[in-house]
Amino acid sequence: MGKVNGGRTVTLKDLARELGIHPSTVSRVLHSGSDVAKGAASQATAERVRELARKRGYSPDPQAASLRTRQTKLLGVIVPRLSDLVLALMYEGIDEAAAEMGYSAFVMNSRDDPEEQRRKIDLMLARRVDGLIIGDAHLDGSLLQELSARKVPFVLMNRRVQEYPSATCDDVLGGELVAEHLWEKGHRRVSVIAGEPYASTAVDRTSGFISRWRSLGGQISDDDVVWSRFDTAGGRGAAKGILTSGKPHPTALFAVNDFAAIGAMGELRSHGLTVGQDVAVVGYNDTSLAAELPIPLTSVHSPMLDIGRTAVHLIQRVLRGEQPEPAALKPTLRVRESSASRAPAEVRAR
Amino acid sequence: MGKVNGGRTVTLKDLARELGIHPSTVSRVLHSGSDVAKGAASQATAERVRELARKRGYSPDPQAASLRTRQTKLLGVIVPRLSDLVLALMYEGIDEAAAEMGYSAFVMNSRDDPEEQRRKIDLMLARRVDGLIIGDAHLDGSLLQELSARKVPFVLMNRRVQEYPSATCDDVLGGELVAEHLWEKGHRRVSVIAGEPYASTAVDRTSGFISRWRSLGGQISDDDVVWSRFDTAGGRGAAKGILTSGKPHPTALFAVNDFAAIGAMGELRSHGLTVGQDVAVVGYNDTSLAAELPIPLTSVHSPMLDIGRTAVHLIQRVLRGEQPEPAALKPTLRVRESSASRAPAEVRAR
DNA sequence: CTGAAAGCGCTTACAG
DNA sequence: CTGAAAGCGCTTACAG
Repeated sequence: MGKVNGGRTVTLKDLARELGIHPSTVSRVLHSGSDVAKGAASQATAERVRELARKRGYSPDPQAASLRTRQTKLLGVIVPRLSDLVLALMYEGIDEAAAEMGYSAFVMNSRDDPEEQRRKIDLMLARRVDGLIIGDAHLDGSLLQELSARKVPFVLMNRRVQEYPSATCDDVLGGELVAEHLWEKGHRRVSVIAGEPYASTAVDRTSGFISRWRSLGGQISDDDVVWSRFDTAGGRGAAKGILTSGKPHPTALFAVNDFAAIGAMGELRSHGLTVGQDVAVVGYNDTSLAAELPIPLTSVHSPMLDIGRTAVHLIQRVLRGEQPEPAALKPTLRVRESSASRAPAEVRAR
Repeated sequence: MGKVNGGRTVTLKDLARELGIHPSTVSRVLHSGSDVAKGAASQATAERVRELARKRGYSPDPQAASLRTRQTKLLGVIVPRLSDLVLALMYEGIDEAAAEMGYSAFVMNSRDDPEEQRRKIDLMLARRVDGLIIGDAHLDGSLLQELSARKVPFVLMNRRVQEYPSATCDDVLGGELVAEHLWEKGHRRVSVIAGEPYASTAVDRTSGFISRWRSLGGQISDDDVVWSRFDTAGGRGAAKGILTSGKPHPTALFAVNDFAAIGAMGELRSHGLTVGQDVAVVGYNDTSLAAELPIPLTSVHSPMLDIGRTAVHLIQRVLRGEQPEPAALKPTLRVRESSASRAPAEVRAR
């Protein structure tokens, strides 16, 4: 461990004094490539400087540096909630990648509340972050437009909006994978628990599913798509609506989120239906729980860590003045017991 | 939203120039109590300053301020993993409380790896955080001692070590509550899935359980306590060990963590045992899943948000030079189906 | 190759 | 009540 020995932190000036040279020389050396002196000083001086810096455990004061360079090397991250496993994992990716590039990341929760999003962004900006990674973008609203107009550097993560730079899972593809899987298993009557309509994750997964389903020859109407909250309660409520609609129940349910899927599974059970037997269930995100449930849940695996890492790379490019294309990382389907068997015969028979 | 209008951020000097007064006067006003001028300037000047500051959306540069004040208003938080629901929720509490007091929090993962803990602490210190909230303290190791010696201000959260300031759940009490509950339900043969021995959470919950169990007249030997990882795989493995030990299986299992409990439930099922019927299971933390499982899990509810908030209050006191006592917040038991029925008769009969 | 100065935006005694 | 200066720790042209 470095510095803070005895309370006093060692500064550039301390090193210079001890070496009998000018602080600017020390600074120059410490900023030149780590082996060559690179015109910053003589080979000999450079070595003495680096040697002493190591010995004294010198670490530059980032606050002071940023005052001059006008860069804080700070990244602000906004997520709906950090206690959402999906966002927590993406944040781990951010944190790793940021550290590798000499950046530090801040994270704050917005609870998907537009006012809170603005408040948190203001806090981040007041802290003078170099850029923002926004993990809670809404398809509606004018926030992103305003940020653009104000030239605040940002990228989206997890959810995308139009052509703003973003790092997401290819959610359309994810939805398609589920459609193909359920179709192959012989299902013909399906419902979608679609999530929140303001989130591209929900919209894309749903539309990917529907368009692929139809292209396979399947039928699905608006009634078969239920928008809901992303949590277990939301999934439970949506499933209840589907099961009590008066129509024959679907033989398969696609919930665009594992938590919603778990809620739906609970509701199916309450109606005396066996998951994986009477009704197939598929979730999304492949959170660590999915595989551990009593009836393991089929789920679309999304590369969450990589999405976080990608977001950091994109924001770097934005900071360099580029306009990177949205990046959509490929998901894969993890088939488990909740949807492994073929559809009930009565249905296949039709 | 404030500042960053057109790229240029408004500074103290800008305000002063526009008002035709000295920057120091502006600074003084902005630091005096929000209504009275408080000797900083005349009532009239103060009003003009505040008015313009609001109008221009002035927000002081914290980097510049910290350079003078030698305080960054930054808090460093280290956790094993943010994707652990328990820590994520505690962090939400930290974030809230920190914001209320004008602080911002950084969080980093250590994966409970001693080397990584040191590395992350160094990164935090290099960023010049005012203090540290350590959520991954190990009972062994010399890290805390070293931090103390170096006079780095810190408090522990979630896990405690000796008399260092800490904000935790009262885990001993939590263990006792479980012992009482299982005893009352008529269980006499119990096992504990005890978690990691380096974590006070594991040790305290286990020891609270054991001592209360014995004080009630119960018998429990070292063989009945299995140390394990905190995750589902750990719980599963521990349960397997218990069920294949050759002894008659216990009628109740206390896992010191919900995830370990879920793993154990899976293993019980694999052995043809019905949770809540043949074997009671109790977890710890009452994570959002517990209540949503097909067989809802009895769990000790720990006030995670409050623990995070308390950690912030404690670090503030440490920063003021005080030495606050460890704070242990009270848990409550949430009884659910996994342990709601009485112990199997054969056992009660003994 | 190295020194010296200026300045980033702020705060805080110190005068008057 | 208000101004002026100094300085926090750093970086970066500019000389020489």
